[in-house]
Amino acid sequence: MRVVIADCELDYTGRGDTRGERATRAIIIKADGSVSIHSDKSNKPMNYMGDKNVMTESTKYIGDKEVLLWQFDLRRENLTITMHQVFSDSKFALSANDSGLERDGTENHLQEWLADNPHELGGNYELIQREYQTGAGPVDLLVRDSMTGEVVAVEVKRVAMIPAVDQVKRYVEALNETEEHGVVKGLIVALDIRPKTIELAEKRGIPYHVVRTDWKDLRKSHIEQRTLVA
Amino acid sequence: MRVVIADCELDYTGRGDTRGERATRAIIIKADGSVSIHSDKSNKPMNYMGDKNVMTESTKYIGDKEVLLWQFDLRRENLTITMHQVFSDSKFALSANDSGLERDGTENHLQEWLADNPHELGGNYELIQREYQTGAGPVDLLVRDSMTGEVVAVEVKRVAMIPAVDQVKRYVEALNETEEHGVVKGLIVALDIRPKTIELAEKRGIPYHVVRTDWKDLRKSHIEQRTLVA
DNA sequence: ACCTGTGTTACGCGG
DNA sequence: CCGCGTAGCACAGGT
Repeated sequence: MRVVIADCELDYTGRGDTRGERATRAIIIKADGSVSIHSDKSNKPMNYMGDKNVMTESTKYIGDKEVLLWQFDLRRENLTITMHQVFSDSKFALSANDSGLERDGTENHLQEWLADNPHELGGNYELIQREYQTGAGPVDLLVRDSMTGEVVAVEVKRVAMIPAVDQVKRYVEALNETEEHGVVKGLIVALDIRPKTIELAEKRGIPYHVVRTDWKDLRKSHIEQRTLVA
Repeated sequence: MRVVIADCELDYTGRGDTRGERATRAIIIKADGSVSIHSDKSNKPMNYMGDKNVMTESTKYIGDKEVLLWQFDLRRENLTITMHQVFSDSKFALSANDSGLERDGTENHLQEWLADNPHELGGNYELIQREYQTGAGPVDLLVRDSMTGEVVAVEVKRVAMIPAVDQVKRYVEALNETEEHGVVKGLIVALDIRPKTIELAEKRGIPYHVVRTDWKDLRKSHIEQRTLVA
């Protein structure tokens, strides 16, 4: 990892356009070629460019002063750094193959756990299939109500927001077009559902269920038990 | 900005949970207190914590070896870095008040320009109001068709994706509930509209219009002309 | 390569 | 302060 501290101007054109006036910033270039420019605030870089960019170094005269130009080009994007003054340029050796992060508590885990424990969906359900394909894309869980026999399309979210309601509607609509499962209903299952989303869900007649907060612990013991059996 | 290079383990719990096994990484602490941990790949930090966290330094024994613990705490989040070995610790002076980025070509600019040039919406329209409040949130542009007198709710997007279709539907639905503007129609106006989105828009009977690609230039001369007049 | 959906999304704006 | 919508969103996964 290379860290260059410089008084610089920033010009980006591509997906949008941005400009940064002269200031002293940190330019970080990583082993894979990705660049990011940081001010002394927030984690997010001011500008950046992905790992397959082509870097070009050149010089330009501003009046009678020669300045360094660093350009980074990708398909339809260009980032130009006008280097007025370089204060330092350091290289640091980091692990070449960092194994990365192991994640836990993702939406995928939640989905998995609910597939194994369909009674946690807030009713008496049994799993038909996970990631069931519909004409409008895959629905997270397709389940059957053990009492009524009714088929339900379940959309699982960590945080359910407005678009989730219409998403379920599209799945239900697509499933009802085939008539393969009788009259299919929708259901939103989430760790958190926002007020406006509840409002719309009620308007659209889509019920929802909030998952118990200790699901991560339950999932953990669920996995441990399974391992014990095996 | 402080850059610490260390062989470390990472443990985060909060919105999700992540773990990073031992590796040499860069720990960046900024003036505002925000922290981010970087591997030598990609712009995005592996772990991070916002600017209002509380940092605690302590030590712990692993077997008979004493290691440093860096903890960063925020409301419901905790990031713990187990520092096995510190290779370097550098401080860099960056501008204290970087003026930040000036953005151009944002959705807001596009909306503004379309409000000033409603004929660019792909028909003979005149502006009624920008950010018109409906019961389902503010619609980007409310316009009238000069020929038919029909009122149209316009959703402006840089890139229109599936949720945009339902978004327009909700606005149209809300506007038609009031009966204040007669029978209101919807319209999607975007720089780019995805195939699946077109498919759904057609299914839902929502027309769409793709904005000319040179709108940024047109906007620029539009602003210049305006300045000239003033 | 494009499209779709998730993310500890972050960030800014309005209430 | 929370809720909502945008972002040069990035990134992984499927087709």
